[in-house]
Amino acid sequence: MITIKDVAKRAQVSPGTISNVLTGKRRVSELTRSRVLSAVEELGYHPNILARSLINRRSETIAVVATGLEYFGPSQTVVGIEQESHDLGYFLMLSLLYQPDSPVEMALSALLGRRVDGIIWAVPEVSDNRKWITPERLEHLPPMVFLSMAPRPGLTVVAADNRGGATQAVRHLADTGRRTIGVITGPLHWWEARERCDAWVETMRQIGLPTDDSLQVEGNWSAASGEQGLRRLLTLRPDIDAVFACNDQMALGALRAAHAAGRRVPEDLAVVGYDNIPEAAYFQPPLTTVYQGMIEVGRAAVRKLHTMIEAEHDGYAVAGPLNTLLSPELMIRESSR
Amino acid sequence: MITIKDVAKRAQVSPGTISNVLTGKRRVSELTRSRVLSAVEELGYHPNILARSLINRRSETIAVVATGLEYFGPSQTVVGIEQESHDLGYFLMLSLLYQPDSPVEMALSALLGRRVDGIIWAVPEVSDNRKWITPERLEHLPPMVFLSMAPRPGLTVVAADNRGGATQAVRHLADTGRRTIGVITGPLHWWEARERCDAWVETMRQIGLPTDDSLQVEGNWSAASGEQGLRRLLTLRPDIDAVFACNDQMALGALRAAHAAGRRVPEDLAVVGYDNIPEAAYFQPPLTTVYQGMIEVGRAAVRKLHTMIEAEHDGYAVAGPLNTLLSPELMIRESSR
DNA sequence: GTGAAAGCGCTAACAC
DNA sequence: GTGTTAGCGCTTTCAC
Repeated sequence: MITIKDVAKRAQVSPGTISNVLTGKRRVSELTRSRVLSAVEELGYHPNILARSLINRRSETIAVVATGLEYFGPSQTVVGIEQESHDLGYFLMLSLLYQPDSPVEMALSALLGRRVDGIIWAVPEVSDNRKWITPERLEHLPPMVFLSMAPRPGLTVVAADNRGGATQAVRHLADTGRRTIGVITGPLHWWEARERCDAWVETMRQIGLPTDDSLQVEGNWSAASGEQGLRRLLTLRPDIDAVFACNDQMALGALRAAHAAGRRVPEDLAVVGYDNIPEAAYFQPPLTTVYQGMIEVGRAAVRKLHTMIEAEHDGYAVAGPLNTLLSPELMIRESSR
Repeated sequence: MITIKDVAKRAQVSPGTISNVLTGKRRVSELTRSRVLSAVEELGYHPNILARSLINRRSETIAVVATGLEYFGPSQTVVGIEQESHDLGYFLMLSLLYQPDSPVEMALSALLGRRVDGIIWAVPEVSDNRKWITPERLEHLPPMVFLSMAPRPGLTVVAADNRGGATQAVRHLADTGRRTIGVITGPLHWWEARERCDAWVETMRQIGLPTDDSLQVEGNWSAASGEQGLRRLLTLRPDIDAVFACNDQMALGALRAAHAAGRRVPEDLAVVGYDNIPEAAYFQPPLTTVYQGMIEVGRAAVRKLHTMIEAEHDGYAVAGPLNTLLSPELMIRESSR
């Protein structure tokens, strides 16, 4: 492996000068500069970032701890995080948890050993999987940004506005004349699922529509649970004329159950989903759904983290709001017209 | 930040002893051992892996260069890679390309600076996006494993068997009595798309079925192109009684086009897809498709890379086959019954 | 503008 | 078994 000394020898200058040329932190004469650059080129030299980090106390690396990468939302989020990290000059370390509520200790300790400059927790809040975060704990940890969780004092949170998205969905159904609007929720120990469900309740009340228990079933994000969910709703409330499924997979299952029960969508039953997976526009019928813009959530998280890292490094407090909430957009298609 | 010296002072031993305890490479007496461990615990010490790497000449990190993470196959692959990396004790560096044919120089050079122990190229082979790989180039690069590309002397390749999967799909259609079997291919400058298409041609010929140009249209993996593709096939060949769409999104588009044209699936037209995305089982009707097992492809790639890294480190040549081909499995559902 | 030397946090010889 | 020391590859004073 080529080191800075090899290059120094070749260019007939000292290692310090090589460093000055490459980091650009100090002036170097044009002559030596070009000599150094061509030596670098000829030898195929790549400065060892690890050695540099040791001195700078910055690894130029951020970590993302994520889960459920096989789903659309999470993978979009990671894409956004990678893009922005790249743009800001960070390397990205990827660490996956099997479940949102897997213990974090091992992953965290590995990342600390790696001296990552910051961490993005792209793990949804589920049950009490955030209880490890205490003020004392935070003291000894690098800057962190949390995604998809309830705002909490002392934490920086970036999320899509689940309430806002769900509200748009329900309002749209009411606006198109639906009166008996059911909901198939995600697992209610997930924060995002609860937010969407709460927004359904609240919006229905505001409009003056019923929110009986018989209009509400809990799914587990899977198409199977959506199918089962709508079947159940149809039994409990044969008069139902619309259903808000809290993700597109469950909406897909609901579409199937509606078909099987002989209910035409949208004539007899309107269906709205959540997420806007690419396939949604090709469901039978094309699905009305909520586009969350998770790529932008990921990007925003990295930008936020970057300002925190810079602030810590320069020793001043971070300015600006601690929480960022991105507005989703309703995509209206056949399933609710 | 706590360093090894802080721990040494606290435990009243030398830094070397701390290292011996933590790396376990040399015997340490039970007494000092426990003293050290509790000092580590009390101070919350995390050894600086970067400093360690500097000496060991091993970063304990591998990189994955990927693209298209928003699609099911690629994200599954990355999940598999992460799992196996974790199991083998590697950190995972994630680097995404915007397109499979984006230039690799920048990404590569960044990874070299990082001294990653190996690289997995989870980027599908497209056009000539592999032409940068030359024997001389490989000399100066760390061990690498390539995914989803044609085997090539000197390279280690891990892939799912695209020909095998496509052959199963076509045979299945023929076995169920279909005679005029069309194909909607992926973009033919993709290696995987070409493999599946070639297998269609070959299998059809073996069975003695026609492979006219009119039975073949090229899509771009999207549902829209699948819809358009089937529309075109139906115009060219009204007698068509089956179609093999080379991924599930295009199959979904085809399903829609069939519906619009009044062709019943599977009675009038059988449809088979590829990938087995989770939604496929809930299409109308449920889609017959090919399960590739990309998680296992990712895992196999990391295991392979690991043996190469170990071999290089210990200075002997790698044993075992250079290429690994994993067998996919046909999932038969309503769309082809 | 450039060189010499110290040191980032750790491990590995080498002593004892 | 444990301490001492050199040095991994780089940046950064401090001289000149």
